[in-house]
Amino acid sequence: MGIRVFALRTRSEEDIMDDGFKWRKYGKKKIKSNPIHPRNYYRCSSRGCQVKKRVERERDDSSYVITTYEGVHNHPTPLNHIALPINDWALQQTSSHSPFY
DNA sequence: CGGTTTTGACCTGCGC
DNA sequence: GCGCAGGTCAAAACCG
Repeated sequence: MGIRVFALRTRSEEDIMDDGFKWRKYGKKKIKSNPIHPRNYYRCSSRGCQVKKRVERERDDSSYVITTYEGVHNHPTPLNHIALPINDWALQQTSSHSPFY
């Protein structure tokens, strides 16, 4: 069961947004479904916390960024402020099976 | 100096 | 069994 999977759609020019956690990039891949914009792979910097994050741009509207969180942090937030500026973000799903993937 | 980014190579699951 | 597509590793460069 489950690994929690959050998919966030954001309108932003920056691929990287500070969500309060420290991330370390571990891969970049060109995707067939979107050859123009590569997909980036991040992992939580804290040891013992294996939360992963995947960032790619939407194919039809590259002004949107899709950030997919995979897993749950088991340690406190490194930064003591902010969290998720869910302002105009669109929360997608939180299950082991994503409906559109 | 330590942690992070970068990048191509390597690994794996799946379909045919 | 092979090839594609996607996911991860790892070494060297990079940065504060």
